[in-house]
Amino acid sequence: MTDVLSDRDERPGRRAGGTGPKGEAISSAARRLFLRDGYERTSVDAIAAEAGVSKRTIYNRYGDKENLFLSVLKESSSTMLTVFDRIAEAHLADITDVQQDLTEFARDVAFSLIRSPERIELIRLMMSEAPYFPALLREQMRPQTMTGIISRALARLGDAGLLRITDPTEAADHLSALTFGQINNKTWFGAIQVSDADVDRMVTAGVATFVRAYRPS
Amino acid sequence: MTDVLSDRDERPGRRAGGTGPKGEAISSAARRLFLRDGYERTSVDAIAAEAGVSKRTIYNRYGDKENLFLSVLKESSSTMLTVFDRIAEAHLADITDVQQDLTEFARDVAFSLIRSPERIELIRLMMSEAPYFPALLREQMRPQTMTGIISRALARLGDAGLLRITDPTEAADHLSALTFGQINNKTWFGAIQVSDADVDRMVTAGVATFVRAYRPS
DNA sequence: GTCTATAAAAAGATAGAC
DNA sequence: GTCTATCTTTTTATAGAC
Repeated sequence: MTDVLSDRDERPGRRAGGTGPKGEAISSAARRLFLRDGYERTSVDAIAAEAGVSKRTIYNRYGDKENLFLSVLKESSSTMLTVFDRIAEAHLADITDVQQDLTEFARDVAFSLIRSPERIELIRLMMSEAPYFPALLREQMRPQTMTGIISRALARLGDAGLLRITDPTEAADHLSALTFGQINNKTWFGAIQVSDADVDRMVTAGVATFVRAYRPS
Repeated sequence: MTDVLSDRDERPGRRAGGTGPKGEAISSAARRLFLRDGYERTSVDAIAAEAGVSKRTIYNRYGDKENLFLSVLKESSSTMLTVFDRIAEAHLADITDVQQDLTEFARDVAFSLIRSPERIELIRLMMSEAPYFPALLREQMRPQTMTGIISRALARLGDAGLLRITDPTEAADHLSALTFGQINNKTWFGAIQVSDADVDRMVTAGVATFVRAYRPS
């Protein structure tokens, strides 16, 4: 899976929106509509109606539609990274059974993607709009936090002799491709629904293939 | 990689556009602009200007913007599947060295994706617009031709004892994920440029991991 | 079949009062 | 800070002549 999750560069004092009673309503409404309809199909009028505020309030707070959009994506991806981080910490901190623990980790992440519309839809939206908002691509260029977390865990497993890891980053890419990547492709990043059983099967098979390829000889 | 490539259901007599001198100019201009700017950001005025025809001609031929869009995507994905099929036929017909032949196959496909803007951009566009055009999702639901081609080749390798294949479709998904899937994720489906060397490295490593996981014991 | 001209609606952004 | 009302531009689609 790609690393759409980065929340550095947060300057707390300089933050637009989100403050005040109406701030939460605006960003929440914008998030719902942008994730559902995309950037161009979502009008500021619709966001104002959904949030129960006037359009002028939105422009006063955010300046223009583009800034509102980027602000919402930044907030959302920050939340998503936090969720991923917590799941990773719970499963990858100390591993006893490699295959079982990696499978449970990947399954938890996968279900957190599939079950909440706010997750996989966010990735789809960022990918769709990336060419038209260079700021999104700059975010993407940062040290890749999701791959980073996984690769550090795999490096530890390599040091412990539980896996044969020569390039931890490459191994993390392969594990991601065989699990989250498969799901993203199969669902068209959320456009097509898949059953929980399918997700479970894909994740289990993906981790099994990964472990077969990286087991110590 | 996902199977965005299907060209069945072609009813040659009933085809809109593409016929006549202006027909080619319209579909070609529409393809360029839709692939570059997406659906909503591309106006029919811009397509008419790019094609050198009047807007009325477009509406007479295609009815509305949506039909023009779907027609262009259908034509483009059909071309893309043909290209993929030819590459697969050239590399997978008879395989002697599994790792080398699979690597060359994946590399050829990958470069045909990366080098031509019409390829990977098409996948990105279809994925971006899929939720808003159910017809695109129905196309996607068809027997998956790309996975099908790969899985049949892998099944032959399994029968020949060169790989240990129990589920050919699953193996094909894993090979795709480790090669094309990795590239698509890394490039954000064409939004980010990668060097030829990076593509080569990813494909080589992906196939190596695949072969390690599926080699006969 | 092809063109010029136009209708009709939507959307981003702003003026000015409270 | 918030609201109603408005401006301006863009866009899809059509009318009607040649």
